[in-house]
Amino acid sequence: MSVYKVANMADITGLTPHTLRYYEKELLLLDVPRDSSGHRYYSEDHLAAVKFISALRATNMSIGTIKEYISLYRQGSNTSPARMSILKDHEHLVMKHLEDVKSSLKMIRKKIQRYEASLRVMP
Amino acid sequence: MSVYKVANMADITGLTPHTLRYYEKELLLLDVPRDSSGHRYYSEDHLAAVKFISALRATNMSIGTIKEYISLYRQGSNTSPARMSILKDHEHLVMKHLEDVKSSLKMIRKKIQRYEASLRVMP
DNA sequence: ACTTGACTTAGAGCGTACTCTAACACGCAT
DNA sequence: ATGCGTGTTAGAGTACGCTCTAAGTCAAGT
Repeated sequence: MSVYKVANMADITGLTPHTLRYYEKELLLLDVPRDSSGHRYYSEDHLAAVKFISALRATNMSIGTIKEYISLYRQGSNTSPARMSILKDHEHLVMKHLEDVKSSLKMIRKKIQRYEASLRVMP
Repeated sequence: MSVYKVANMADITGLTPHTLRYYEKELLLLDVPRDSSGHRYYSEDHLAAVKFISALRATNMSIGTIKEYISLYRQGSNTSPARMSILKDHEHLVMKHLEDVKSSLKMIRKKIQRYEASLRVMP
């Protein structure tokens, strides 16, 4: 298969049709064509784009920043350095986030261990 | 030092006084005493509690779940198993989240590498 | 011909976690 | 005594990212 209806995309990506249309309205998805009755159909390229957008969202990039990235993409290949810079900045934020979460997780595990110790003594 | 005013707590924890009062209103913080003019003062125990709550929030535990955890705490030491279970469930969610973020980060890094490759060839 | 189901739109509504406002109170320094 | 800084409250407002509603269109199956 190489073109998808909105429900197919939803199944594959785990997003809802509502969210896919919302992304399009917010200009995260460009040039989604329509069939004769006005229904969207998506290509493999759209699918790859949605998957990439999902990776950005899963790492908490805001819709606004993704929009900015896509807008640069739309402006042509001379914006590559700017787009790369957005991604690199984001990479650093994500690494920082991973460290934060790991250190919070350590704290939570310590607490769990204290529960385990106290329940061993006095269960 | 061993007691803190709201602004001290804010400085130490990185939260705002507004947020500290909000946490108290939401019953995440219990029994914050007041001085003669009605101003809150916090103990080391409160500080430790806020730090722990911040670790839970940093790992995206909802205010509602934290409230539930604190409510169990308030109900006495026989709720320890239930509290531990909340933390263990959360630990698994956080581990899952870390895996998700790492795999999204890999995808983002691949994209960055493609930008780097293309800018090496055609800068 | 009619129902069903999948789609369309603009725009409203929602959940979460803050974040701020407005009006007021207190204690200390000028 | 007056102003300033820091605190108090209830409740309103905000930002974000969806999520849903209502009314309608279309194509295919019975």
